[in-house]
Amino acid sequence: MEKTSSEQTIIEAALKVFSTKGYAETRMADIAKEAKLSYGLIYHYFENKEKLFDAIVGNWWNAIYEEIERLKNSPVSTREKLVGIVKFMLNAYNEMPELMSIFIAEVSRGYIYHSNPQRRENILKYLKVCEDIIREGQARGALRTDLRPKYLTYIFIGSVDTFLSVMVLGNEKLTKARETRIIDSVTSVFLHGAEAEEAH
Amino acid sequence: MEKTSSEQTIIEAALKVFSTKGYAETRMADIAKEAKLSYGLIYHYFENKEKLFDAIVGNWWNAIYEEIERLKNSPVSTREKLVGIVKFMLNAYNEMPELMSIFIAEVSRGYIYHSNPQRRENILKYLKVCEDIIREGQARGALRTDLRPKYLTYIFIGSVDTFLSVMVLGNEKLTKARETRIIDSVTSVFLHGAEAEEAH
Amino acid sequence: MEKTSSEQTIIEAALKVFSTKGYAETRMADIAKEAKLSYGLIYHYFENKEKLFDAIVGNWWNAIYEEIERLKNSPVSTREKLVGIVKFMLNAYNEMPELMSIFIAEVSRGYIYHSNPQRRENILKYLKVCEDIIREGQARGALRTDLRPKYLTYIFIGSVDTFLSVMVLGNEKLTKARETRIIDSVTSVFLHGAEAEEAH
Amino acid sequence: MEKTSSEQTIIEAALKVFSTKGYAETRMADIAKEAKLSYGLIYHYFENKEKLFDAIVGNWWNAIYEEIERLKNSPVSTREKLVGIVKFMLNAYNEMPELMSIFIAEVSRGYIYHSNPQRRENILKYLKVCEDIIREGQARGALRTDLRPKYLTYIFIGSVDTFLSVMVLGNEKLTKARETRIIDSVTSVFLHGAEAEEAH
DNA sequence: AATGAATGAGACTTCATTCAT
DNA sequence: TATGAATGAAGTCTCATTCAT
Repeated sequence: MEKTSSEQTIIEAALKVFSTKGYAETRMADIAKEAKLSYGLIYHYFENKEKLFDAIVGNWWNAIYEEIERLKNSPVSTREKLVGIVKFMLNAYNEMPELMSIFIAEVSRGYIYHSNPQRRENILKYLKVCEDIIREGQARGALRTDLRPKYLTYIFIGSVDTFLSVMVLGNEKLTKARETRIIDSVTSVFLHGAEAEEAH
Repeated sequence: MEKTSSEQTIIEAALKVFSTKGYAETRMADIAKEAKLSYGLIYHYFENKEKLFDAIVGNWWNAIYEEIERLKNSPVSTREKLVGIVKFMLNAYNEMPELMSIFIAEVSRGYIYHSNPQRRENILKYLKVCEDIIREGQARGALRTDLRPKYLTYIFIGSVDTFLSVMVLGNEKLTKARETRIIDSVTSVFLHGAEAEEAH
Repeated sequence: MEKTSSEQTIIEAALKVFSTKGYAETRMADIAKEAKLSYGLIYHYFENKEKLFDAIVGNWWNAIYEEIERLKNSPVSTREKLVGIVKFMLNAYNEMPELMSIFIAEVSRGYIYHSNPQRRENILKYLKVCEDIIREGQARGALRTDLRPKYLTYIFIGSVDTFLSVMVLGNEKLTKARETRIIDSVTSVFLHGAEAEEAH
Repeated sequence: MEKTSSEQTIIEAALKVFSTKGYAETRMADIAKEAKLSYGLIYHYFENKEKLFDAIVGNWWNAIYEEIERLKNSPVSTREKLVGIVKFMLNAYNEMPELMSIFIAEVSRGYIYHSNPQRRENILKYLKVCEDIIREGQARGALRTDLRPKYLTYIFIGSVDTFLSVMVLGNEKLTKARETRIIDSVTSVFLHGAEAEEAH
C-alpha cells in the first residue's frame, strides 16, 4: 500500500495545481512540470486525469468519514461532537489548504454537474454522517425536535462551509485565536441563536 | 435597452446549457443547437463564452443586489429582513432553477480561481450587503453583539446556500409548505438556536 | 461612369484600411466601419473583397500605364523620361501615400503568390512599358547597348522601388528638396554610376 | 542545438508551403500534410504559425548578416564587396529559392504592417550593414561622395532585389552564365552608369 | 440604396492520451 | 520505471458573404 516516491510526487503536484487553477483549467502538463516528471509517467500511475483527481479527493473523503464516524461514536456531548467537526475542518484547512480549496470549489459546489455518480454519493454520505450526529442529539434531548434533522444538518454544515469558503477565497491565515473565535461563533449561534438576549 | 429576440433566445439557451453541464463542459455549439441558431450568431452578440456567461450572471447579481438593498432600506424588523433574503432566494430557485444552479455551482468556484476580478467583486459585494443588515440588527439591539457581524453573516448565508445546494443537487421541487418550513428552520435556528429548550 | 457617393466612400475607406493592415488582415467590417456604412452595402457595389481590392489597384495601374505611356511617346530625351518616371512615382507617394503603400506591399512584393493571373500581368506590363523607354534609349544612343534592356529596366525600377519602400516603411514626409535629391541620385547613378571620378 | 528530425522536417515543409502560398494563405494543416506529420506536432515545436514563420526567416537573416559582415571586414575592394553581395543573394536563390521567395514577398510586407517589431529591426539592420560597405567605399575614395550613402545603398539593394523578384516571379532557373551576366550588369551600372560612352 | 442579423465553412490551437524506446 | 515525441479529436472563434426587410 506504500506509495512509490514518484506516485507521491505526482499526487502532491496535482494537489497544488488543481487547487490553484481548478480541475477544468488544470493541464496534465502543468502537473508534470510541477512534479518535475514526464507526463507519460502520470499515466503509468493513474489511468487518466479524472482518476487522478478522484484519487486525491478519495483520500480526503475517507479521512472525513473516519473522523466524523469517530466523533459520532465517541462518548461526548452533542455540542462537543459539533465542535469536533468544526475543529477538524479548520484543522484540515490549516494543514492542507490546497485540499480544502479543492473540496470547497470542486466538491462542495461543483459536484452538481459531476456525471460521476460516485461524487454525488460522497457528498450525500458526508451530509448523512453529520445528520446522524444531529439525529442522535435530538434523540438524547440536546437538540430541538421540532425541526427536521436534515434541515439542522444543512444549517450547521452550511455555516462551516461558508467560513471555509471565505478563508479559501481570501487565502487567509488561521491563527489559534481565530480558530477559537470561529468555533465559538458557529456552535454558539447554532445552539443558542444570534438573537440578542434582551430581545427575548 | 430592449434585447433583440435572438439575443434573448441565446441567453435562455445558454442558461439552460450552462446549468445542465456547467461552464467548462458547455460547448458553444450546444448553446447554438439549443437556441436553434447558428453559433456564429452567438459571437455577433457576445464577445466570447466567458462574456456570455458573465452577461447571464451579471443580470442575476443585479437582481440580488437590488432586492437585498431594498430589504435593507425597508422599515421592517431584522427578522423580517432575514426572512426576506431567504424568501427571495427560494423564490428565485423556484422561478429560475437554472440560474440558481449556476449561482451555486459556478459563482463561488469561478471566484476562487479568480480568473476574473469582477467575479470576486460580485461575491464580496453580496456578502457585504447582507452584513449591512446584520450590523444594523446588532445596532438596533435585535442581534447579539458579542459576535462579529461578518461571522454572523457567514453563518446565515451559509445556511441558506446549503439549502439551495441540496435542492439544486436533488433537482427538488419546492412546494409552498416546504418553502415555509425552510424559512422557519433557517430563521428560527439562526435567531434562537438549535438547542432544545429543556437543555437551557 | 460617375461613381455614387457611397461607392466613392467605400473605395476611400478600403484604401485606408488596406494600406494600414494589409490585404490579409483587412476585414470587410473594418472597411464598413471606416466608411461609416453597413457592410451589406459594400456587397451592393463590389462582388467581394478581392474585387474591391482589384478595383482600387486597377485604377492605379491605369494611371501608371497612362503616365508612362505618355512619357514614352513624349518628344523628350531618355533622361527626361526616366526623370519623369521617378517624379511621377514620388508625386504619387506624396498625394496618395496609402495607394503607394499598397502598391509596394501587396503588389510589388506580394504579387508573387497571387493566383489571380491578372495581377501577374499588371506587374509584367509595368516592367514592359518601362523597358520600352529603356530600349528606345539604347536605340537612340543614349544608353549602353552592351547590357540587356530588361536588366537595365530592373536596375532602374528597383532603385525607384526601394526608395518608395523605405519611405512607406518610415512613413516619411517628402519635401520638395528631398524629392529633388532623390531624383538626382537615382538618375545620376543610373546614368553615370556611383564610382568616384578619380577612381576612373 | 541539433534540431530533431521532426523539427527539421516541419521547417522544410513550412518553407515549401509558405513560399508557394504565402503566409496568409498557408494553413497549418497544409504544412502538416506536407511534412506527413500530425499538426499537433507542429505545436510541440513551435508556439504558433507566426513563430514558425519567424523561426524560418530568422535563420535566414542571420545567414545574411553573417555574410555581409564577413564581406565588410574582408580586405578586398569595394567593388568586390558589392559583387560579393550580389553573388551571395543569387547563390541563395539558387540553393533556396523557396526562402528567397519568402524573403522577397513577405519580409517587406510584414515589415510595413509592422505586426512584429522584430521584423522592422531585421530589415533596417540589413540596410544598415550594406550602408556600412557603401560608406567605407566613399571613405576610401572608391565611391562618389556627393550622394548620401543611404541613397546609394537603396539604389544598389533595390537593383538586386528586383532581379530576385523577377526571378522568383518567373520561377526562373539561374544558369552560371546568367549569374555572371546579372552580377556584371548590376555592378557595372551601379559603378559606371547606364549611359552610353559616346553620350558623355 | 441601405441595413445588419444570420449563416457556417473552416481556421488556429489545445491537450488528454498513447507508445516506441 | 521513465521519457517525451507523436497523435488527432474537438474546441473556440473568425469572417466573408447572404438575404430579408
